Amino acid sequence: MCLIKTHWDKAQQSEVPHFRRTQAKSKPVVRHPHHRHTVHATQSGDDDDDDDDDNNDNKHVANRRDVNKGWPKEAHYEPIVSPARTLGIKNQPFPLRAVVKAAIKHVTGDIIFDSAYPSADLNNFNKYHRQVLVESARSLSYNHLAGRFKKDDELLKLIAGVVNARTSRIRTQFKEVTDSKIEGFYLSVGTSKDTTARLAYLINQMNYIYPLKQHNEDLDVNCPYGHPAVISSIKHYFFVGDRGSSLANKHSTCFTSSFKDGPLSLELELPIAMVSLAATAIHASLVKWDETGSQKSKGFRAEEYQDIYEGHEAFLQSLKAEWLKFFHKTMHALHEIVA
DNA sequence: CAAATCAGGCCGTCGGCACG
DNA sequence: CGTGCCGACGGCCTGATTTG
Repeated sequence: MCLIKTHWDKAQQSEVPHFRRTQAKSKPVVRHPHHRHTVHATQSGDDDDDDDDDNNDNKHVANRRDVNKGWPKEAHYEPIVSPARTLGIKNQPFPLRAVVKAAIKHVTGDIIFDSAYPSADLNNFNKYHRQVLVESARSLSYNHLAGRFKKDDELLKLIAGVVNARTSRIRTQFKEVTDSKIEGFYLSVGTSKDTTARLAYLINQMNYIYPLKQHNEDLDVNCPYGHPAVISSIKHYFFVGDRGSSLANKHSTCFTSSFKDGPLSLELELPIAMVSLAATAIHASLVKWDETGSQKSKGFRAEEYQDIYEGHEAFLQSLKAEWLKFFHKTMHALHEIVA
């Protein structure tokens, strides 16, 4: 993959906290007084790398020796340094960092296109991350590393934590977006009901996914997930990114149609997972809404809303199974609006 | 036109906090 | 007491803009 060779290279050369880096930098300081690494240093960078690893193999740090003992060099890693709770990515050897990067892209894609909660319970957590990491390592031809992920539960746990932090973060950030949409899209629109009753009404039977019909307050049940809060949240979080850096853009080739042939196959849809996540986050935002306007609690725990998520997922799946054309029309319309 | 510089925002990390 | 969540922050990547 292209991402490996450019900035990962540079990143690798840039910071290696507790090892000395090239002391005799022949390059004069061109820019800031900061330790801004010069752009081209490929050969010395490689040398650095080797030196570091060699130091590992010397008995400088007994710890490090232990965790990597018996594993091929490609599959080595740096253990956690004392106060930190998570494994520092930047300290890791290049192969591992590349694999983590690929794995993060993988899980991010899964959140959008497969399931936002791919690893809810513990069994699946390990199984899922193991599979992702092995695949990612293989895709980069780091077969030794792939082999280690299969066998080394300790390393798996550490890296799974790093990767999972990202999925957690995506959900959290997305819920921040939906939090900000509740007031304007659900509570400020003309109504005589008080807030509590309105919230109860919205949450009941997932009413929050339906937009209101024009000129009255009836739900338009022909437009599931057509509520502006759903649309706005998805657009805001997944599609609006500066300079094409939005998540949707990064995974733009993954959008498809339910129809494989014919003109309808060209009409892209939003994936079920993305829409379900949006609805679930809105659900959570509504549930935790406080009359004061602030959220009672920000929590968006995986297991806390998993059943809500699965409800939306099942609903969409059933639409797809029983009314494929309607499903396609709905999801395509959503895609048209946000993309 | 190429190279230097700018600026905005993403990303990794840290540590506090709440919850079971 | 471990673990997940969350705000904050600093470093740095990247497209845009300027400069010669």
